Amino acid sequence: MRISEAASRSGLKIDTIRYYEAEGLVPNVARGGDGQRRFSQENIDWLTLLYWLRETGMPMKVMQRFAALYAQGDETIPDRKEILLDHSRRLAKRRHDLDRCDEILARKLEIYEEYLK
Amino acid sequence: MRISEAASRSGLKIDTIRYYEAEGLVPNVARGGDGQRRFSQENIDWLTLLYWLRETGMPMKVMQRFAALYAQGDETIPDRKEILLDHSRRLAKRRHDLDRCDEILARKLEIYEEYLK
DNA sequence: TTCTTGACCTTGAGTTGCTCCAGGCCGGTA
DNA sequence: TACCGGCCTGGAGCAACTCAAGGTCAAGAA
Repeated sequence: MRISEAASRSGLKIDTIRYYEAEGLVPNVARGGDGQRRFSQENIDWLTLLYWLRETGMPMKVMQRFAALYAQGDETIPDRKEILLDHSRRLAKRRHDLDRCDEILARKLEIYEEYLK
Repeated sequence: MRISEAASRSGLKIDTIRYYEAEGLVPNVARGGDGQRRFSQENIDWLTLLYWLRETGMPMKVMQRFAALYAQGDETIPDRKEILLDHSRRLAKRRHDLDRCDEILARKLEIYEEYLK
């Protein structure tokens, strides 16, 4: 697969994929004889995972560490598991923040309604 | 109130408050005779709202517009209401993203477990 | 066959939204 | 009077993209 398809499948932009690769977040991207990137299904799955991790606020440093472990093979699975569990805990915190903000917005909107009445 | 107290009450850092003020996000910050900022309760409430809007991903441009309307007085309440409703819709989208990511993480962790067994 | 188009490449600059630091002022305390 | 903490400003640094310039190459149209 070429980069445009990798982008549309993973959700990341083309520029972002190139940037991530340069930063070591995407191991094993092959190149065709023309020098262009070729993405395997495994690459796409990995990019998709990165997309969701980014979308939910994982910092690049963590992704870098995660990618480095991934590149090292299966014996790093316990470490990777730790990272994902950790992120999952962050998601819970974020959900809590959303709830809190919802409350605040609801209260504010109530005040506006009161004023507009 | 001085800036350190404004920071601890709103959740924003001191530097962030100064930055926000410089960018026009915080109308009507008074100064004492010594040139130092004095924050009213209204300022604090406003900063706290900004804290939650930022925390949940509102871009600065939107906050800027929101602040400009706020500074113009009560007749802009309908516009401000629109902005908050809009943001509230974004929060729903974000919650959906969190759910989606949770699923993906759960699936990934399952695969890891399978491997570690 | 030459020309154009489109997708890709690299390098480097620009943007957003903070965050931190240097250097300076001022009021209170030892 | 010397020091301290908290405040000030201006400007540099940073994270994570995002975009623009300039170039290559394959494929199809004229």
